[in-house]
Amino acid sequence: MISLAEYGTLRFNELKRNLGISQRMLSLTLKELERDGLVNRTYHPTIPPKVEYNLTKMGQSFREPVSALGYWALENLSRIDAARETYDEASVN
Amino acid sequence: MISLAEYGTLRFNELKRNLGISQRMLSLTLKELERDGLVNRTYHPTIPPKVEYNLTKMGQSFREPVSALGYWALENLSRIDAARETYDEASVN
DNA sequence: CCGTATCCTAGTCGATACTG
DNA sequence: CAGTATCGACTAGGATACGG
Repeated sequence: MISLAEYGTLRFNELKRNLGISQRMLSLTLKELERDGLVNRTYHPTIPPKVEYNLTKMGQSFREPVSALGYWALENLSRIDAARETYDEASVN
Repeated sequence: MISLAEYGTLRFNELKRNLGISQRMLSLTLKELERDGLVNRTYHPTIPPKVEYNLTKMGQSFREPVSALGYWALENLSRIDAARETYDEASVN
C-alpha cells in the first residue's frame, strides 16, 4: 500500500488513486485532517498546479494507536469470522 | 464511568443509563458485539427478566488498542483544538 | 425488564459536471 | 492537476409505541 506513512509525501491524485475513495471525500477528509493539524498541505503554484501532502508530527504519532488497532484487527479477524458463523448458525432456528 | 470493563457484568438498563444511547442502538450494538464474539450475553428467565452482559476474552483484548487510542486523544485534544483555531483564523479571509 | 417494529430526520458518500 | 458544486441514494440513529 502506498501511503503517507511510507512515502512521506504524496500528491492529491496519487492519494486518490491509492485509496479507493472519491475525489470529493478525499478533498473533504484532507481538509479536515489539515485543520486538525494531522496533515500538512503544501501548494506549489506551478502550471499545472501541484499540491503535496504529508503527515505532521502529530499525524505520525496518531499512526501508533491506529496501527495497534489495525494489528489487533488482523490478528482477530479469523476469530471474529468464526464467532459470526457460530452465532448465525445458532440463529437459524 | 460505569462500564463493562470496570464492572465486569452489567444489565441492559444499567448500560443504557450510563451510555447516553437510545434503547434501539444499544440493542443493535450489543447484538453485533455478541455476534462478533466481543460480548457475552446471559439471559435469566426470571420475572421480570434479567439479562447480563460482559466482555469476552476477545472483548477484553480489544480494549487495549482502543484504550491506547483514547489516551492519544486525551493527550492531543488541546493540540488539535489549537490547530483548529489557527486554521480557522487563517481561513477568515 | 428487555427487547422489536415503525417512522422520520440528518448526515455520509459516490457520481457527475464544472473551474482556475 | 486539484479541487468545488450539486444531486441523489443510502444509512445511522433517535423517538415512539408495542409485546413477552
